[in-house]
Amino acid sequence: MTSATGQRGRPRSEASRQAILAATRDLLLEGDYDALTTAEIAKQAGVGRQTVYRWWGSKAAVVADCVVEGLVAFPLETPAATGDPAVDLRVWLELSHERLAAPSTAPLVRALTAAATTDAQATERMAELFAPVREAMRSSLAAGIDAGSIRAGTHPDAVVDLLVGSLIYAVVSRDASARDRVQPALDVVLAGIRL
Amino acid sequence: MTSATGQRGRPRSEASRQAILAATRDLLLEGDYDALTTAEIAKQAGVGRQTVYRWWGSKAAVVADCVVEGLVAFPLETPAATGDPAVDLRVWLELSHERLAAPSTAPLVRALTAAATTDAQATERMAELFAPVREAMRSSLAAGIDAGSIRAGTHPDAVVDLLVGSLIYAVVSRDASARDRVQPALDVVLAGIRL
Amino acid sequence: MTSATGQRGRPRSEASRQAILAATRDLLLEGDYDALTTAEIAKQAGVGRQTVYRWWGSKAAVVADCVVEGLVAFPLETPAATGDPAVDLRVWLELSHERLAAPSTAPLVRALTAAATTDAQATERMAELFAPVREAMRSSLAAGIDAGSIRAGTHPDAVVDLLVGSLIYAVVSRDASARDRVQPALDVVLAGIRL
Amino acid sequence: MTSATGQRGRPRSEASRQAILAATRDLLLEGDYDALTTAEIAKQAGVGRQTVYRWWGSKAAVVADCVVEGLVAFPLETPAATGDPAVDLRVWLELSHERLAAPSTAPLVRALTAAATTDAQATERMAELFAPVREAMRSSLAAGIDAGSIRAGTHPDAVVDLLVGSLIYAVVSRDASARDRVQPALDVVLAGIRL
DNA sequence: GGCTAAGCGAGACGGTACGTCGTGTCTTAGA
DNA sequence: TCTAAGACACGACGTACCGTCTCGCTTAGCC
Repeated sequence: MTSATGQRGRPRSEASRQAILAATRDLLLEGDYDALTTAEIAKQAGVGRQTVYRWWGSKAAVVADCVVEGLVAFPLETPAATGDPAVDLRVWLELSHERLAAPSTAPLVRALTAAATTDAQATERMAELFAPVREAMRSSLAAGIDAGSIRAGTHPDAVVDLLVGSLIYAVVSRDASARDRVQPALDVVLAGIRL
Repeated sequence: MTSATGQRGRPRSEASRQAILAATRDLLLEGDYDALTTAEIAKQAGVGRQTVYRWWGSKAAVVADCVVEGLVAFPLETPAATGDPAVDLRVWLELSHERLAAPSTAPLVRALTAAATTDAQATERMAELFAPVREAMRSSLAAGIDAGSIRAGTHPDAVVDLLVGSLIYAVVSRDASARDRVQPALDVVLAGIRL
Repeated sequence: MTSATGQRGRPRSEASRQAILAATRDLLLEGDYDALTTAEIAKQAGVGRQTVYRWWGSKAAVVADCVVEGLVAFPLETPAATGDPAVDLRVWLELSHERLAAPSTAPLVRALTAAATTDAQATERMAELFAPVREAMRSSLAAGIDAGSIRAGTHPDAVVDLLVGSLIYAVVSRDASARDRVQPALDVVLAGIRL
Repeated sequence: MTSATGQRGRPRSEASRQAILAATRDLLLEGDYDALTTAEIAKQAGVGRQTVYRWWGSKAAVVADCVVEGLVAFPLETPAATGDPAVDLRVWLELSHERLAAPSTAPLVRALTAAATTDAQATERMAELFAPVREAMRSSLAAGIDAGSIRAGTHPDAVVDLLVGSLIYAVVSRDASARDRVQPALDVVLAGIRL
């Protein structure tokens, strides 16, 4: 009996897949999202151009996957739930801002944002990316409410919207001075959710 | 005495300029930022393709100008300074969100965002766009502090970052549910700045 | 043993090449050399515009190739070497003039001439085109000299210059009356080379 | 006193007209016919671009006029009629070839030829250019026939076709070796028309 | 070991948009 | 009303990318 599920032919090269994602990341560090080309990706990855399309089907999809894969070590940490949300948020936001706005990652964020404006798949990936943050925020705030430090009824996703939104806005707008407004902004939010 | 420095040659056609911006707006309402082409803009505007490049130099620049010009009636109102910042902010944010997320304007916002990730000129325009908002926020909060309703030391730009960031993030991510989080988010911010 | 130097990648499409040359010929029959556009060539050939540039690099080069290729059945016969150069030349010139000046080929000749004034590659092609004529003329005259009918020392290329030059001049200048001067001109040349 | 028939407004500037022709000539000495642009002509002539079109209407027309005007001293001499056509032709052809093929004038000849392939006006100008040559040839040959040195019935225009054709062909094809074939070619023609 | 099948690097294919350039017309201010 | 200047609508140019296709070759599972 012939195997039912056994794939025939040469198996896909995981090495090629990794190389493509790595090349995409490297190229995004050098240029804009739309200065990125599949030809360059393929060349830098030492891969045929068709191989890119075999796996992803579009430039935006590669970028989105590239970010999500963790291959780029996308530095959006999830807040811890230490019981004190004030600490959780401060640690998380500080870290996230530092990393997202870093010269080596800001281009990736901008690329993902650009991809998300056009490509539905990229938009979804972006949402997936923040899902764990939303979840962690829920836990952290719940712990805070239990501990009596956070006002009951605080909407965790609203807090995420505010902080993540301002984060991305700062990166996209390339506003260097936004760095100095992270603390004040967080202060406002913390004051707003404190009991 | 007649001007010695009078401009020579045929003057720039204001009609063409308007037509180009209007065509850009109309086309963005129909499709994505990168489905937009200079050829289509020129054709729809009844203008030569060179005329676009003569004055803007790139698609991104046209889009940015298109938004900023007010020709598109960009619906980002500036907060009033009624003396009660809580009212100012609520009115402004409600209005802004409603308009930015409207089907007829969301594509423009996404296009501007996409343009800003690539084009420095567009990025700058984006900043210009929010400058009046920042200024009005300063006035409003100052009035609130004077009236004793707002905590002294509140950083107006941090508040703008939070609210504008979350606004844009909602529009770019096409997250319909974000609409329901506008009120909770604002509640957090208002609670955070209240004395 | 398999070839080590086997070509890689998709091979060039001979069909496209033929289609481009055929389209060029057809379009030249309808209009002037500079009414010809690469876009029209590509469209009529059912080919991408880049494919034209991949192989030729310019309109002039395509035209030159088109003529030389024989795809256009360029009707410049080579003189035979019957032993009687008078007959050889008369037959050849009569035939050549008839064909070059024909409504279906004159535009091609004019186009090649126009191309040659600008494009070095086209100029070279033009020379290649007449190389066999020069060679045949050499044989024919040599046979005539052996047979004692032609003056020794007659310069074959000079004869070609005279006849080919007047041929092309007639076609380029669109001088219909030039047709009637072919015989008299040939009579002069024949009388000039006869022993 | 105001003229009755006098044209109104500023009279046309003959200086501008001359400057345009001179600029055209100078530019053609530097580059190909289709590297020539009206903008460059106007700039070099210190003239508005419209002024070119007011007088000529097209680039080809300017080139043709430029040649015919004698402004460029198009060096196609007319054969003298000394009574000995052999001398007449040799002097004329030698001089004409030397001048037409000179580095400073060959581009003009190529330009005129290129213009003639497309522009009817230029074609006609080209014919006009050779009309005096044809006329002089008629006189010279008639004198030769009278003197008994030339065969009666020799067709003057056929002779012109042969010599002018080979001249232009040599220039267009940029064939340097053609220089060495002028004498042999003329020898053939002279032998062909001698009684 | 031979066969079949799929992935591989390479690169040409048909398309489409780009940004530049040139043409011929039109519109200013000034002579 | 002609001039120089220069913007205008139009459209061809040559380049760059896209996503697909077609080569010869490689790498696997199955007979």
